[in-house]
Amino acid sequence: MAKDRLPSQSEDFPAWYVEVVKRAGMAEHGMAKGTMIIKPHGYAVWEHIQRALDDRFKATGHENVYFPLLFPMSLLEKEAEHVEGFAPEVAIVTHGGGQELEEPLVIRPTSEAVIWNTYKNWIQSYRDLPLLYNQWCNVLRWEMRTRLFLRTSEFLWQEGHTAHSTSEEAQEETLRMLEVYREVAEDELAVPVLPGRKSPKERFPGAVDTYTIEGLMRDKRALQCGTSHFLGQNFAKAYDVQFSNKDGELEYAWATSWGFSTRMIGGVIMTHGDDRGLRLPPALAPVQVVIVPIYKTDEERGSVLEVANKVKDGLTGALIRVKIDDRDQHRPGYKFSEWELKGVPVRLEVGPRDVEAGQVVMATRTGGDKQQLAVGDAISGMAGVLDRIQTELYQDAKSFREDNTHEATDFDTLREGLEAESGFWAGPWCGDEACEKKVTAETKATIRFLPIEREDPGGSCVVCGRSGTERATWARAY
RNA sequence: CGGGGCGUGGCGCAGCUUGGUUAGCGCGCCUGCUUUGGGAGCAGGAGGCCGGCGGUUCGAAUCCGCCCGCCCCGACCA
Repeated sequence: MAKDRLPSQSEDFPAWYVEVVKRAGMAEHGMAKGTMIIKPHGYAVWEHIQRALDDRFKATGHENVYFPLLFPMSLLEKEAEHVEGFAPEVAIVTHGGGQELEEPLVIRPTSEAVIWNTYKNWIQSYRDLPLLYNQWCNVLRWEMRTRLFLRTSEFLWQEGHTAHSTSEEAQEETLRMLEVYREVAEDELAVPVLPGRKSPKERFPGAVDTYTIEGLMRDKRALQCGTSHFLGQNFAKAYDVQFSNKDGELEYAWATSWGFSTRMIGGVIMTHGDDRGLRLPPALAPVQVVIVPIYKTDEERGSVLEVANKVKDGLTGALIRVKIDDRDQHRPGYKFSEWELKGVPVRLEVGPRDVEAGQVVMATRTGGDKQQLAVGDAISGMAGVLDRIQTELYQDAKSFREDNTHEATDFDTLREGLEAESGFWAGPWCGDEACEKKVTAETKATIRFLPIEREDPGGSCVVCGRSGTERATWARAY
């Protein structure tokens, strides 16, 4: 059938990914290395993700702010671990207005520095706390190797930065936002994720604890889908942010930060996509239902489009995002393939035979045979169909993850398992970074997460055999 | 940073080894006709500083030098 097919996932997953991103009109490379042009179809997906997150941020009491792209180099240098972690990937502006600058400016790789240097002025009393702010922005991190959406030098994200009067409150905030991420990933993006805590080695520079939600892509590699950090008093101390408590004593503020980026668009593509292209969950799909009219004569065109418009109006009335593809220059078969490539969940075909029978033909992107439906039923039942597709995508991905999650009882099992096909491998770990590094050196896998609450792994370290203190989950990751 | 590849109409490529006068092909685009229920066919047409700079030569897409950029693999990466 189809000419001009995509590379298949099983033969060459990276080639499949790049092709699908480009051909589906999601994004293309920018003019400078590591930059990305996000096209309308890709940006519309991002807008739905933004809406899903932002609504929940507001519902949990947060407000949006905007901090500058540029700030003095010296600001970044105040938190030792932070600057050490980010120094290699920071871009520095040295010239402006045709002159060399007296003090170089950094382009933000993240905004803790500029924000905490400002919070210093906003926080004096416990009555000023908590500060629950978020910003939507771009950041820049010089990367050696880049991939569209998954790792680009410049990317879009949101970064939440909160300040609290107690450690407990900040820790609650950290986990509250992790839960928001989990909910958005699973309920909106239909990407099943596992929440967890990062090992010290994988922690955000400057954090006391980093939490993550991790997904498993169709090539059995893990993807960090969002992170939430408990920063303790590290940044308050570095930027001198103190407040008077109820007893009139000065205390350093407690901090969190949390981020979710355009990387997750890559996560959606790699979680749901198949050899025909994208499969977008209805909650995110810019177009949820596409109507393809089929006709030969002008007369047929008129009657077919009349029905198509009636269906469109009915669906629009039900708050469903619908589009009629009435382009004349393509035949129906071409349109079917193109909309499948773009991941539209439901396609309705309306031809002369359907007009006569008062019906439409429905095909869903999650498969099954085409169905014939009465026009009225297609309209009234569409919300249910979309819900079903949303659930199917989530359940398929969840089954896939479960089928590829394994228990490692000894080092050989872990090593051979990871070499053979990655997936998640869970097992006891002693907590020693040496053992962590040994696994990475031999298998390229990293510890993706530990349980949020430390739990007895019920066995000895799979690497060294000493008593286990953590239950670690390993995988090769993006 | 190391290894490899590539830069030629919008996209994908050929031509370069063995320099030669109108630089080809496919897709796409424009016009017309026929088509339209799984990626249409025919005919006509438009569109190119051959990545940049310099050199060799009567003559350079082609040979030489330098530079720029991108992609892939590795090292690296919250």
